[in-house]
Amino acid sequence: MLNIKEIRNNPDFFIQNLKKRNLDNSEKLIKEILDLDKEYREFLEKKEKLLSSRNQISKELGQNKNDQAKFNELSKKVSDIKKQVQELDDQSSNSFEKLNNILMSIPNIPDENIPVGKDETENLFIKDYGKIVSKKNIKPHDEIAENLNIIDFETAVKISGSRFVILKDSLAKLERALISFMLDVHTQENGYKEYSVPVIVNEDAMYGTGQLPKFREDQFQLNNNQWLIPTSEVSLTNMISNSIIDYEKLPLRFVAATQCFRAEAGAAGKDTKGMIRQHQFAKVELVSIIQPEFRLNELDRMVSCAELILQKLDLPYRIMLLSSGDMGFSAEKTFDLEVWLPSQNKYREISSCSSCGTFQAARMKARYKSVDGKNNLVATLNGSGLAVGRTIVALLENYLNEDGSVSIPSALTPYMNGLTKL
RNA sequence: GGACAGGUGGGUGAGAGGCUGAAACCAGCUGGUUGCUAACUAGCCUUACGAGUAACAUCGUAACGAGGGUUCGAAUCCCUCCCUGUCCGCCA
Repeated sequence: MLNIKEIRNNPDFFIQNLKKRNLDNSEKLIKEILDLDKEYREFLEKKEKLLSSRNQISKELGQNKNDQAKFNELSKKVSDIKKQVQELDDQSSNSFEKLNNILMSIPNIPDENIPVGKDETENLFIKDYGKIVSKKNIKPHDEIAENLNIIDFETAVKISGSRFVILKDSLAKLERALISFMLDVHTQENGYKEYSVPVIVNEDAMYGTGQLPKFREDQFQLNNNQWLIPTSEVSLTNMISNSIIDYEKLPLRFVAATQCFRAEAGAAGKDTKGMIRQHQFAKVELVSIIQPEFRLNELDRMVSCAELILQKLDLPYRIMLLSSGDMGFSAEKTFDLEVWLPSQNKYREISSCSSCGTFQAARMKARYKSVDGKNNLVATLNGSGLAVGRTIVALLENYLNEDGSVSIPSALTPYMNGLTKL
């Protein structure tokens, strides 16, 4: 959530920066915010003054219990105040609610050093890694796995619906191996602490990381007010909501592997074949909580932690710095890691690492105690390390042998019970 | 799921309509004294928002699990919900 005080002090900054995020009506939006804010504070101030006098009179009343005439007079006074307070209270909370709804629906301000652009075509190439070898037999991953009889889309459709998949035998094992492998690398080499977290969260958590209120239709909602997480970023980051962390405890680095759930509304016709875009998929997620001044270094660090997985798996990839128009709602700066998919002859996103600055922390009231004893908002970062489903896709296609089998990269063999091929 | 008991500051824990933003103790912080690795002592020690300030200070309002209600006045009384504990049932 953007800081209302900062908007008050420098509205133009926000107008210009929101334009970078394709919010063309930002002047109107900021004006509306400032008006509501002013209105709210006026109501609030009036109300509090009245409450103050009410409190004082109430005190006097207690001292004048025995003086009937005075008691009645003062009682009447307070009753009058009460009515006015009621009205002002309605007005102020009405303004506040409107203000808050708008603020909660506005995306984060992009970092000043990222490319300004409309969409993904203006993302900036940072680097690539690994050789793309031209191969004779190139097949899409779903065909490869079907030929090996280790994947079953039809049965998944029967029991669940479209965009679900069943992995079988060695491929199911591969998923499990990948999860263990990634968790081991992040906990043993990258300094993250492993968690096993709920995949069902309450509405506050979904607001905290920014899935709500704007992206309701992308989520799976359970009855009550509970939601299936679209990423374990939600569970991990919200662990620190409404808390004040000691300075010396920072940074916190969390990693978790969970199933993730996405409604994929609005993705009709996109990646309908195969397991690139599913309603449910496994993902290993990295989250860092850190003092804001160190957040961009931490982002670079996080990217290299994700890269390490790809390097150990020896998969060709490239890194893109997202343009302002292509970033997620909560992000101020995002690097995408894209893995090479031979069948599509292009790179596809396999990890997205973002700094959210204090944007999420403001929503979830996550603070740290600074050296001089002040409570400041923390910065939050998250990144995939990696999306397991898409890693499977990449392995199937990049490790396909001429006989139709698929080799297992050596980094994974310790996790595959001696199996070296699918 | 049922019955009972609870939910108060960093922790323990009092308070049972106005004297309580909250006793006492512990921890922590700042100083004083003695000296030696501890004792004594004075003070400070929740948060959010608003006003105010160059920044402090200061002032106001609110918060005792959450949300409503009763009352001139609620941590305290009433209702709903959430959570924790214990016992029972069910269950991986």
